Amino acid sequence: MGMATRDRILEEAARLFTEKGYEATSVQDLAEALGLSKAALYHHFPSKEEVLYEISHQALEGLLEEGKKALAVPDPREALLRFMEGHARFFEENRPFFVTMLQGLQSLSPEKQAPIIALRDRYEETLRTLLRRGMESGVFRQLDVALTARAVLSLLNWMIRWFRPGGPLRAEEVARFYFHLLLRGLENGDS
Amino acid sequence: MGMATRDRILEEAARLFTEKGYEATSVQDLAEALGLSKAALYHHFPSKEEVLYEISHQALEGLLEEGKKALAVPDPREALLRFMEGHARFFEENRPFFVTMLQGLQSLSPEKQAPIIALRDRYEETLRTLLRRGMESGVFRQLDVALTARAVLSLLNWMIRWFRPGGPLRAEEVARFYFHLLLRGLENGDS
DNA sequence: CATATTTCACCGACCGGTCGGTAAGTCCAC
DNA sequence: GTGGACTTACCGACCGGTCGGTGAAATATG
Repeated sequence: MGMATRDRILEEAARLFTEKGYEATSVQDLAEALGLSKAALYHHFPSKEEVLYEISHQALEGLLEEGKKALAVPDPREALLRFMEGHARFFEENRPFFVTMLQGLQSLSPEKQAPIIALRDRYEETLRTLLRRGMESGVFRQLDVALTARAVLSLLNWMIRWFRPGGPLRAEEVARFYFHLLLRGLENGDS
Repeated sequence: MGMATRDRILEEAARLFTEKGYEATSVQDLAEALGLSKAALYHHFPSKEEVLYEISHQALEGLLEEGKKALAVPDPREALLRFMEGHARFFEENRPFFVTMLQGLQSLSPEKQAPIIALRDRYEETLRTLLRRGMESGVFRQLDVALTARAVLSLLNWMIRWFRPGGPLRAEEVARFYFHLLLRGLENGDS
């Protein structure tokens, strides 16, 4: 007995939404890819939008869990590294869900968008807390926390636009590179 | 005599594509926003895709020009700052074109996508050249050039996802913040 | 244990509406 | 009177979503 149909639908939908985009993927496309009728999909989900919502929700729940792990690490440097690695790992291991969540946000109606945004904000707040600690303890420089957090997430999230599995680097390795770049800076200490 | 109709179409299309996405914007929507008939649009453009292509092309041409200016600056630090500021300024001043170009890439057919990607690669190569110079002259640390360039562009490009005109900061100021963050790093030099 | 009943997962056919795109003609400036 | 800018009227294909119905498995009933 394979995976429950409902989960199969989510998996395949995430794959297609990632590949072609939410709007460009028809319910017919999805049904055919699953070997189901269109009506069968509507037995499991009330609308196409609900499928997108569910995928986004699951992705953010997973991310938040990763974020909490990083928050438990006492050393700020170590915690930031863990956060970034965790984010990258989650991205690589759940690429369709992750990408669909990030790309699909603006395709959701305001009502369904709001709870997703709330989750995302909670996640971002985790990172800010982590950075704030580091700055208060003197490990990090005193910087605009919100903008610094945005910088970290920009680096990681933009990976959805260029990172392809099977390349020379794992997503986690890219995250480590970004971490060291951010931490020590680009400038040479010699001069 | 106002703006040529063709240009008005591009402006309005870029606005709508940015706001709702390319796929979610119908030719009908565009025609109504312009006060024209749908058929009139097809007098100026052979297809909806061609409108997207033209917008993307113009955006990248403008960006490339900015990039060349930065490349002319001899000091690597100064050049990188100029590159990042120029990118951010172009984004802010041409937001609809810029955003449409970045978001719409995957909506183009492979044939129309290829020349756009080629332009984008030329732009990225400009940044890489600039970074390579800095590393060779010892101003910057020896790092993976391709990945470092990606980091810079990730920071700047992700702004399309959160930056809204009218906020407390100008895009150029954000770029300066990112520049200093990247250059000196997050870590406190004291400890 | 056999049988009646309900539930579940699913189907083919179809709904009104919208999609990108087109054909043929009108208007108007030069 | 010719050519560009634009119109109305229309096309077939496809959109998200719904309909009544079907066979099989689970559940309740004697």
